Amino acid sequence: MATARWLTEDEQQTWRAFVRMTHTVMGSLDRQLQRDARLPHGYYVLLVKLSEAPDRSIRMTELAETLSWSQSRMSHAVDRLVKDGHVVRMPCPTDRRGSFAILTDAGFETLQRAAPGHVDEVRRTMFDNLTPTEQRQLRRIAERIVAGAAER
Amino acid sequence: MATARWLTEDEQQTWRAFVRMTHTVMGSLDRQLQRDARLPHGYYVLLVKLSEAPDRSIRMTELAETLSWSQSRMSHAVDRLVKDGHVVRMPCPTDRRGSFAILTDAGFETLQRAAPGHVDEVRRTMFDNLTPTEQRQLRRIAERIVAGAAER
DNA sequence: CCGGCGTACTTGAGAGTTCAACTACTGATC
DNA sequence: GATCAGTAGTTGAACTCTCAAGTACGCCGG
Repeated sequence: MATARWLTEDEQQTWRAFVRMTHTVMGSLDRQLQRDARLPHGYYVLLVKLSEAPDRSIRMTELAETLSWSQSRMSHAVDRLVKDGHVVRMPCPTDRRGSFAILTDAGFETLQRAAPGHVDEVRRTMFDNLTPTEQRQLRRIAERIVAGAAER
Repeated sequence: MATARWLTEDEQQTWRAFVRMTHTVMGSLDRQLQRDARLPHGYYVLLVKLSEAPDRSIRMTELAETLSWSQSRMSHAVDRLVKDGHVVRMPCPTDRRGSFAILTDAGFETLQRAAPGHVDEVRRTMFDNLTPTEQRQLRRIAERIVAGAAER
């Protein structure tokens, strides 16, 4: 449990900058989507996934796995989205335990209205601050970290 | 509001990798700290800040600004930390509106117990997956993004 | 010395997330 | 076809965070 591998001054700085970056970026994004579409960022991504799926519908479990969400979180989230009319549930015909989440037309419209502002915000907080080289570097770094976590 | 500056395929990939990375890293960290010290990452950082301050005490407002937290969030957080015995409040002698948060010995011990595991987790999820060059790149990128958001 | 504006918090309600049950169904085994 | 471990999803409580008010005090101009 205990360790001697403390962080160097340089790693410390990198780490703190990283944390500040994630809070900065994710914070602006959440605020923007909340303001313009009354959606947390995660819910926006959820709707995007549904919009990209055949018939705009995905099984709850598959959706949860895709987003790396717990089933509970997914269930609560879909509850809320159903209340708002963005999604409907449909029982799975072949497995009576299962159910599909389906994006409604209203949900799709919300998505279309929210998308431009969202993209703008992503640009402003990320890409406008990076050179093409830095962007490539960031992508590579992000992919390596995700891959590193996956193999465990 | 609407825009024509859509994301290129490449930017899209970078963006999604970035989001996955932040969730991966912050998720593991939160889980580790929750498991080992019953603290969310933010509360851990809060305690660290206090531990680094003279007399282990900081004014509420200053603490909130340092962490970019709202005063409300800080107030709720300190409530919780007081309940757990990690922190005490002390009214400011020179300004009767104000108050200090002070790290207790128990809080300091919690921090000391949590730190090694936390550092290990940071290593495993981040630095072990990055070359020294990539680490430098990440730091620069993070600093640019934070700076970009600051000037607005 | 007294309004009145700003500052330093606190409070309470609402929303999202997690965790630990719990229900209902499937699929394999005997 | 009865049993029983595993799968799909829901539920409720506890916790954190946000947002909007609210309280209490400092500081100033008249």
